[in-house]
Amino acid sequence: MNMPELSHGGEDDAAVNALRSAVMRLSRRLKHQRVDESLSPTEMSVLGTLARCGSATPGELARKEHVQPPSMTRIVALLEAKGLVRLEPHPDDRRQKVVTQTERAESMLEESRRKRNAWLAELTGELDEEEWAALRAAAPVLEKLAQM
Amino acid sequence: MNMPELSHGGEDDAAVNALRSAVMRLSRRLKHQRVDESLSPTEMSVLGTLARCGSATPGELARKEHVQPPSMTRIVALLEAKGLVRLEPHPDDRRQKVVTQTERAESMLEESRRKRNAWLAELTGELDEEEWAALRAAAPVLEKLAQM
DNA sequence: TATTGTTATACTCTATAACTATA
DNA sequence: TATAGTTATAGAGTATAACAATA
Repeated sequence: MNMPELSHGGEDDAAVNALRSAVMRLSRRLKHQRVDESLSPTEMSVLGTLARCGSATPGELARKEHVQPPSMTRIVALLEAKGLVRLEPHPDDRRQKVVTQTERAESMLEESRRKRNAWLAELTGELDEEEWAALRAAAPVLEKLAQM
Repeated sequence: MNMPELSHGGEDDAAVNALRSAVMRLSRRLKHQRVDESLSPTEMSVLGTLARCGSATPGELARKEHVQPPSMTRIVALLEAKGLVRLEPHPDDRRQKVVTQTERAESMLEESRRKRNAWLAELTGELDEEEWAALRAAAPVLEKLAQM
């Protein structure tokens, strides 16, 4: 029996608060762990989206990143200039274009992921076994939350 | 086999990776839950720091927020114009100033905290008991990580 | 001389409005 | 007409360089 849809109980407010503040502060620290200083957060995010989706049109990317179309035009142009994406004509609609990531982008993303994970692993290495187990158990739940 | 004090094991890399990506995505969503659209993330952060530390000089704030001194000059001026901080002369050093938050800032921060918590509580309310227990157990560990 | 904070100025990222080409 | 993308332009936020006042 799990309560309507809202909160779990009164004393859980503290847990929610702790969770929120920890997530915000951790994310700030993670954000500074950039691989390539010349890549903005949105550029990184676009590459991540392309890595998941394979390819997309500028319009789709703008909607996914919650950015206006003209901003995406600029971002895609910068990524193309850096050799990280390729632009091709859309097969069915000559107004659209198709953006695809290059191999260079793939290896760069992989290095980025490695660096950030290494930093986080260094931190988690200083936790005791019980704390680490709690984190491991929570990771999938956090992922679920993030995509809800 | 290397591992001095570092990571826990090979398969834990996946957990670290999941943790990192979940934290980043959750934080992006939390960031959009702003109380006052007229307050930038850094302004919010400065108010948060003042709430914790009581008061600070512009230089201290710049170092804590990882922002250059001229940027903090501007931020503090904006906060003062909005009636959220007060500037006073430093008692011992006439070069420095002391920045303190006003009561208006306190109540605004409280409202902000409430809003974000409500949003997060709505999400966590859809978790089952086991998932929620995992999160509750991990919250203090995440806090510890964030301040390491 | 070194340090704290400020002013002047430029750069980056994003937005809105107006335009072009295609559907 | 409606839609995809672009160009032109403006605004917010931060940085660097040069400067003022105080230590």
